[in-house]
Amino acid sequence: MNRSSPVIFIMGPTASGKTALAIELLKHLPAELISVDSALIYRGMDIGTAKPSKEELLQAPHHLLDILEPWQSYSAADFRDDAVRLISDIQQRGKIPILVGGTMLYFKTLLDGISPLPAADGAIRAELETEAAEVGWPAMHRQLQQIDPVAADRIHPNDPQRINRALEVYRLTGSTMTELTAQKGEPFPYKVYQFAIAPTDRALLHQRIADRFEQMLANGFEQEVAGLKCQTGLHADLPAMRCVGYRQVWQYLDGEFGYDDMVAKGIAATRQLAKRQLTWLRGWPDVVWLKSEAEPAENLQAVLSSLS
RNA sequence: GCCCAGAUAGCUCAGUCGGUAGAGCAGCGGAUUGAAAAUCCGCGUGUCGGUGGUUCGAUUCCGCCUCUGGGCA
Repeated sequence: MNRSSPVIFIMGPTASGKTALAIELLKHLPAELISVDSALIYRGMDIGTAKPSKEELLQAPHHLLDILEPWQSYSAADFRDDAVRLISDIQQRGKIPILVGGTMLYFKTLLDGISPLPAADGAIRAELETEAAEVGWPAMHRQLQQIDPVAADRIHPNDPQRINRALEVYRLTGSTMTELTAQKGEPFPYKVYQFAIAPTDRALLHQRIADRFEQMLANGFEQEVAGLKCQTGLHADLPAMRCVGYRQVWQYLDGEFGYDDMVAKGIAATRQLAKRQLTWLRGWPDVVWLKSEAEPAENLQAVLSSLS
């Protein structure tokens, strides 16, 4: 509604201190928090996602937390719909929406809008998977080459997920992805203040990631995954079960490798996630950088002074 | 103490019939439109354990030394 009222983004790689900063901000601003995180949406996935604790949530409630069961799926478009609605609601209450999280595609989708593509279709995806299992993904890529050479040129023959999606879009609508994405989405209509927080030193980020993973295990992460594993309807191919950490613990519980390997692989997967998040952020326009290792008061001040 | 097998990239290991070496993982960089904590792409100089010797040339062959496994005492 109020297009001149501000919206704040707090972005950053995993284990950089986003939650702590957001909670600090909430003490000093009339605001509400919206989580921008594709893993925190799941109920029952608390330890391995580093979900804010009960106590933290009591003083700093987050929207878009625990909104789905682990067998369900969510999307960037779903996020955009939810976030747009929440931002409007929060502003109507006279408050500032603070969007905090590390799912950079969600931030991107919110800022740039999204083209009118069809939603995912489980049946079509399964059909394409079956075909691919027979002929292989390079052959599927050749098929895409026939119908949408522009997309095929952009998508690598080894990228099953994107080949699948491009073919899915065509089978669902009869239009190619290239045609549909020519129509751009609606850009973000609000005044936005964007902050990114990360350790200055990569080694420090790696240390924080390793320490946090060990802490998760000490807090019962393995038991959490074991519980999910015997829940009916849950399997290793679900988006939720492919989350960093959950996948590795699941494989360990399946006996694919030993405990020490699981720890090493889980930590490595988290580092790789952080690296991809930083790739998004590097060159991200209009972002003010904060340091994870700075005093909370210092970062708080930096944010408050940027707002005025 | 003796015998055997190892010692090569951050890790696990391959290889060079003598011409200074390459895989997987890790790491680093990049892409990213309804799965995104996903899915992909690109990047390999490292006293080839140390030291002498043979050789035009040694990481490769030989000697000695050090360390690590295993065996015999």
